[in-house]
Amino acid sequence: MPEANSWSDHVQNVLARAGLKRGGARERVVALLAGKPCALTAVEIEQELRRQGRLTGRASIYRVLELLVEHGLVERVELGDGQARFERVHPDGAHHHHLVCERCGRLIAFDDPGLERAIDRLGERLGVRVESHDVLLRGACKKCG
Amino acid sequence: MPEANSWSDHVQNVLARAGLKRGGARERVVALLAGKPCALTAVEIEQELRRQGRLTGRASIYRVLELLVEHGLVERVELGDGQARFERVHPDGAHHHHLVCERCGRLIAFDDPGLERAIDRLGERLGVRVESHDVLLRGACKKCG
DNA sequence: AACAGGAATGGGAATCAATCTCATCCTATG
DNA sequence: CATAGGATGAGATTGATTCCCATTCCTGTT
Repeated sequence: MPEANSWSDHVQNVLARAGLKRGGARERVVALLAGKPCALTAVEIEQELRRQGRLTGRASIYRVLELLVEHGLVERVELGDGQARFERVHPDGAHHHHLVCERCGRLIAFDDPGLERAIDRLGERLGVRVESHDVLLRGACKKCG
Repeated sequence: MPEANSWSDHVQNVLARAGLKRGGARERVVALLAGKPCALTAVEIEQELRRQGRLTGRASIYRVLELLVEHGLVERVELGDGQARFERVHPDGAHHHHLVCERCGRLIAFDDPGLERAIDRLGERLGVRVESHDVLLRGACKKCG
């Protein structure tokens, strides 16, 4: 069992520690996300679960995702195409950003200390407290470029 | 006549050069955007025009905005709240990014060469061609921080 | 200046993601 | 094992955006 499991476990721990009860919908969504490191839309999650014969209400899926995001277990990724995507966040994983390949549509994750540093300095220069930031690059990935 | 006018003129030139005809809806939207440097949603544009007694069809507003974005005359700004915002782009203006104040909701524009440099280097490091990028900071602005 | 062909417009229907409602089900606990 | 309250789900609803298409408006050409 690869790290996927450790993420599932981590989710269980965090939610249990928060005093929440368990439930089928949550377990199904978490199990699905655990096996897919890439970002999925809520609709994709619903369809994939249906395909697996694990019917899950739309409202529950959105509720679960919102909960996971609130607890920092899942990251919401917006690509500007009118639907949010969700991907698991590793407890020990550095936060990262994405490049959308405009040819193949692939989403490539990356992290870059230089970028983070630039943003920190920027916050100081502007005199604002930056609590979070999103960076989205668009271009051509290695294969398509 | 401040720069607002030069932007309107620039829009007219670009669209005329593209062989497009003129039309009322377009002129109304451009006139409105010319006077508002801040980012407006399509719905806000529709309401503002109605308030001015310059009724304009929803479809036309979206069509005009799409056209202006295609021609690089207007920038689409996504804050992740489920609606796109639009603001004019100056022909000579450096491109910029935004900070959303999570207290007052204000949108603050800024530019930062250090950030741009970091992104350029990042593209090289990753070996990808970065064609465009978006950066969105969330935090507290000077007044609220 | 009338014409023609193609753009532009706008009202309303249609989409589509996301949210809300609320009755019912299930979990963890005493 | 009874129970209080969290969790679930089907369907209705919202809200932005897009689609459809008949009508109106521009503009280069007679």
